[in-house]
Amino acid sequence: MAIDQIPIGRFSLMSHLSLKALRIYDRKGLLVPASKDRITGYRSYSVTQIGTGVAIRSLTLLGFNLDEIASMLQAKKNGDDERIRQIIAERRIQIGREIDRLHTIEEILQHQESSLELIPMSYSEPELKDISPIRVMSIRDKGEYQETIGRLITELCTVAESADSGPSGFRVAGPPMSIYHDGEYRETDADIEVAFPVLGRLPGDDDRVRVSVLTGGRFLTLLYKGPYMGIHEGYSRAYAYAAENGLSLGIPGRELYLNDPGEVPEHELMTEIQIPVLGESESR
Amino acid sequence: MAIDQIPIGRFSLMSHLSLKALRIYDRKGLLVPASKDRITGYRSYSVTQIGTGVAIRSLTLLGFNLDEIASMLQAKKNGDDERIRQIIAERRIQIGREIDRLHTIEEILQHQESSLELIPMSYSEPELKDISPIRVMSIRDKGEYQETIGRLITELCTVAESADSGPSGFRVAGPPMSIYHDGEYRETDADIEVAFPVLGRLPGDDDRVRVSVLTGGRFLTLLYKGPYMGIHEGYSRAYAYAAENGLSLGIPGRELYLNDPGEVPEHELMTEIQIPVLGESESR
DNA sequence: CCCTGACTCTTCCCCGGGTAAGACTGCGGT
DNA sequence: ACCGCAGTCTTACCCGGGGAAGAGTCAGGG
Repeated sequence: MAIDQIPIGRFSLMSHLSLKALRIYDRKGLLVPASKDRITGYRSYSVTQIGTGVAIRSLTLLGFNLDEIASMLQAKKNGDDERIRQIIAERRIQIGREIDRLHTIEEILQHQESSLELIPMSYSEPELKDISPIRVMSIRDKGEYQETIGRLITELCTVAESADSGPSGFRVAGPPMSIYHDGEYRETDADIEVAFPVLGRLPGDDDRVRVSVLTGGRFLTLLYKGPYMGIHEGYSRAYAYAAENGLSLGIPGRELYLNDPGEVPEHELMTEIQIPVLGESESR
Repeated sequence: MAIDQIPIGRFSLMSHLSLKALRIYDRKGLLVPASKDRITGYRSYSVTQIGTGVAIRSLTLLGFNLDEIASMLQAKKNGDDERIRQIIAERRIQIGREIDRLHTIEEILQHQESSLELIPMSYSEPELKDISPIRVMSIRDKGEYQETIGRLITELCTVAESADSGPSGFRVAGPPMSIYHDGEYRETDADIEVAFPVLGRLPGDDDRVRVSVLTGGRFLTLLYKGPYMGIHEGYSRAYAYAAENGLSLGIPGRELYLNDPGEVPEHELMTEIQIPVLGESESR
């Protein structure tokens, strides 16, 4: 009986998956039709596949990507509940971050009136400073801007706290800072170093944490106040100032986080931007 | 002086826009470099373009798409503040919906334990019913599933309320329902009709609202209880039942919304699914 | 028997970029 | 004058589908 030969359109109605989605799941091996006509290429699904289709539909609605869904289906088949819990936990963290981000955006949009300078912030006049070399403990890694900074700061804090109780005179001596090594701006896979100025000897030996001395010299600095989302405004002001005054700027740029995102609201965050000055041209 | 000839990498650092993004904005005409070397194709930006770059960066971070950003930049140039306010208002509505959706998902994920049947719901046994023709007022439109249903219900309510006070005996006589005319499942551009059962004559003449009689006959019905996101579970159960019992199902399928999403929490929502039965095969 | 309409097939372009590959260019140092 | 590296160019594939186009197929009715 051909009762088990469900064509794609019917299966689409059954599972609430679009034709396009079903063809993609076929190609990716997520949900391969029970049989396929060699000559016409027509797909035929079986009744037992409805369950799989429904599971996939639920999971996509919950925002898992196809790789995660494939892993979960596989784990389910193997009875590996732990793996499933893990993927779900990751998704929950991601959702939490997403909600926070949307709330920040909502707050910003709520306050504005048809101006394109939407993000409420302010910055000081750019200023040239001679900055001395600073001794720091740091971790360098690659990843997404915001997420990587947060992660590395947390990691450094852990190390710093465990070291703080030692008799070695170790002490954190300044606000956290980050250093951007890329020669261009990148949102993902950015080459970022997070550093804490320190005094004394660092006990323990975490091979990710490195103690070094940051190069001093002449920097163009600017104090930015506002949500971190708007930090690019500060950079553009600094670079515009440099262009006006014939300064040529280099890398790596640095940011000092002067207050704690956990303590003050987003729009009160203060960040000092420091960009190394390569030279001053006379022209102008 | 070549001070105004900013190469793409430098401009990327200034505006916090990635190289790829800058090239895309060039191609789409959003931010075209001030000049371009005919021979090498090298892009050169001017200092005055930093402001535009920063505006685009802010707007993308706030989640506007490139078309919206182009409109806003254009409107800004023309001093059309009203247009900007309008686009922002739309974005705020979109953000609100997005936040709601994420909260629903978060709530669902919170409750589960490594099962793939993530969405908490229940459904009655499928049942065959002979349903009489029903006189309804309805609007038919195309669009995204959830959004279209919500919109059409709102629209019908407005018409119904203004008619309710008339002396024509007009009365809404049942829960709202929707009718899916597509022969396959579609998430967007779905062909949806929303209907209210009515008694009496409908005064006024809204050319979008139509009074008609829904075909009666034999239907396979199933009562689904749970968040609307999981409604596909109900459909799959109904179709699976049909396959087991040799029923062949047709279109259009219908849904009756037995309680109000504004009054009860998502997981208490009750929906009756009705799918027309074309025939019963003896085989089995 | 064929016709027609409904269904299905594949391929290609779109979103908003990220990533990689391969080629070319500009500049600084010898 | 040449080398090498850093910067830039284009092309093309990836996500997770939506939409359209053009061609092939199936089944029912005359």
